[in-house]
Amino acid sequence: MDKSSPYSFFKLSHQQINRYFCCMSLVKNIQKSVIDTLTSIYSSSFSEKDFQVNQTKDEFEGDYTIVLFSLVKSLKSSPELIGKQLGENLITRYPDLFTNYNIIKGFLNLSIADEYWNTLLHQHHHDSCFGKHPINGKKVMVEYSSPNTNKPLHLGHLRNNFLGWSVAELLKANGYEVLKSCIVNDRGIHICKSMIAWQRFAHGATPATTNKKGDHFVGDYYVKFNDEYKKEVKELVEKGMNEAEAEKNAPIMLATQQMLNDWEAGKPEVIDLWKKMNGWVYEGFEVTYKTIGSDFDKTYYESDTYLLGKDIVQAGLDKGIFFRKEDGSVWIDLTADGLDEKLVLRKDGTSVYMTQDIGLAQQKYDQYKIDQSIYVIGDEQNYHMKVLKLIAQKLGLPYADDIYHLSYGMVELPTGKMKSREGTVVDADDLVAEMIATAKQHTEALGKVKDFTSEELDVLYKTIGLGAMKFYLLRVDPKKKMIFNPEESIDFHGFTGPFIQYTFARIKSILRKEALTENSKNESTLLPLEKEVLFTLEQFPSIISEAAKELNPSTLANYLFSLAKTFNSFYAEHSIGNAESEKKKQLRLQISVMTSIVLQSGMQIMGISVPERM
RNA sequence: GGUUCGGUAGCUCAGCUGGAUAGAGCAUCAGCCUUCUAAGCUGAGGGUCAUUGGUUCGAAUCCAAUCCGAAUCACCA
Repeated sequence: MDKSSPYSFFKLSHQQINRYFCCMSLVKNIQKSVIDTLTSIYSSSFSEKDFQVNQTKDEFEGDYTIVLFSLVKSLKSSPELIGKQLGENLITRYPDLFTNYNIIKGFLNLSIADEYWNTLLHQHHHDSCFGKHPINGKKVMVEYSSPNTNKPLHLGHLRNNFLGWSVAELLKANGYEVLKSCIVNDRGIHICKSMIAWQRFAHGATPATTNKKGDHFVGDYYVKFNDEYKKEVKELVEKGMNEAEAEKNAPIMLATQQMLNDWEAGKPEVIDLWKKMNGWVYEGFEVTYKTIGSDFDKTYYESDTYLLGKDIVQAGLDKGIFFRKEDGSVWIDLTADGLDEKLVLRKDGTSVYMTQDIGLAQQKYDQYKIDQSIYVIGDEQNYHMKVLKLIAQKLGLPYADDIYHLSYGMVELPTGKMKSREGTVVDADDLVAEMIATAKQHTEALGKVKDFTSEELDVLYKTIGLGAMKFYLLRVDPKKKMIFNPEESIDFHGFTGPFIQYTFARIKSILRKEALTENSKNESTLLPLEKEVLFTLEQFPSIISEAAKELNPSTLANYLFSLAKTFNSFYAEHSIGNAESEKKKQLRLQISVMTSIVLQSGMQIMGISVPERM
């Protein structure tokens, strides 16, 4: 796997840094004031690396904590003394930021002034751009989805699609121009397999005549091929052939190989069949993509790109980076880098996967002059992507360092990997349909939306069902493999999409009844739960940039859950409509509005919409 | 065998650039709807953070070794 950090493309220009300071996060503010204060007390220079700023634990008083131990050595003083001097000075120097401090062991706990929270709320409660960062002029391509045109999408594709889409949105929110791309694997021996099977067994059937979704229709013939192939191999083995020979010489396999040759030679009837069957698959994919909300700015087809990269190989040969073996095949020796020798051109001169990928990377760069190229591909291809980047670097290609493999773990079943041969693949369309049906069932049982039209209900079921599914797949760290148990349906309670959607709908319900009339700054003394919501809201911009830096939507999912949970506690404890005073009511309405905006924009980045009512 | 990734509550996962008594959700148990949506809220039980050693004021987090699991090392893509 590519271990280099995606951080490199987060370098900010001078101007952007200035803009950034205008809306500096609270933690950054605290760091800066501590640095300035330490510098003036001890007259030497400090940086944010000299101490840690943590959230204060619940059992202590305060909001943020400075860990003092790391300062003890260099200042040759006790933590208590440093804490006292620092705390005293911070309060006198920044009365708008800090109101109180206490020291327990080596921890300086600071209380943030209500003034700070009131200002935050005043400035941002209606700010639909809160959390978004200014345009930075960088262009990123995110390649994701990459389906094969011989079978329908499955659960693994869903994780890929949601991840890719969400990462693109995260980058946009951080000021990048993003191009979403998709490479369709539309040619090759596996495609010919379904073609052969259709030719032999379909008797002219089509998706239309069988009333089947095109991708599933074609996928069935892919399965049919494998059944037939197995049967033929078994027969040959029974006739005394050894297994390896039988696998090579099964008539249906020979026919398939012949078909691939014909395809490459451009034989018209093969090309026509290929176009027809791929067309069916694309029709099916389009339905699925539309439902799950995947879209692309640029689609590449392997049938167009599979010949690319040969000129780059030739250039590499000329430079002596590649070498030719006696049989004519071309290789690169990566043993010095701890890897193996890698083939880049077959002995017959045709290109391999690696060659095509280099060619495609070049094409992307030539076409769009992108600053960063992110590949959302499963971790089974870590080695391939590592080699790809290394080869590009050795060739000195300008985009080499900007290749980043966003490697994600497989989705496994409790019984292990999904295997198409054993029929344990969770089909994407089936799962989506099931989720929507479950959403319907839950909603009907609760009986809250009886006045909805049937169109509105359909939209709502889709919103909730897809919301649950997307959240479920995005809430886990992408790098890690995850386990999906199809026996237990995806939950609608707790750490889930519907929980957050529900929180949003509740807020909207209040806002339909109670008007936010006052937009002036509220000078209230804040109750603990009011402050806790504001405390969480304040972190949203930092979370957005952190999630983008790590290319990790699960950071956002965790944040949104904790925000919703905090708001729900606040909601259960304090009445908004019947607040103690008009001032409190307006304050709480502002908090509610801001929470709803943050929930909505955060969920939007995850590709999940939030309903006004549910 | 080489390389890479992972092992935290019964289950699914956070926390991992070292900081206070390791957190959520689900499941289990006990409470809360005649006032804003109970898809909610409050509380309880549940842990030798795989094991062993090291680094230090302090380790789930860093280092080393071991055990277990996974991926990969194709003239497939």
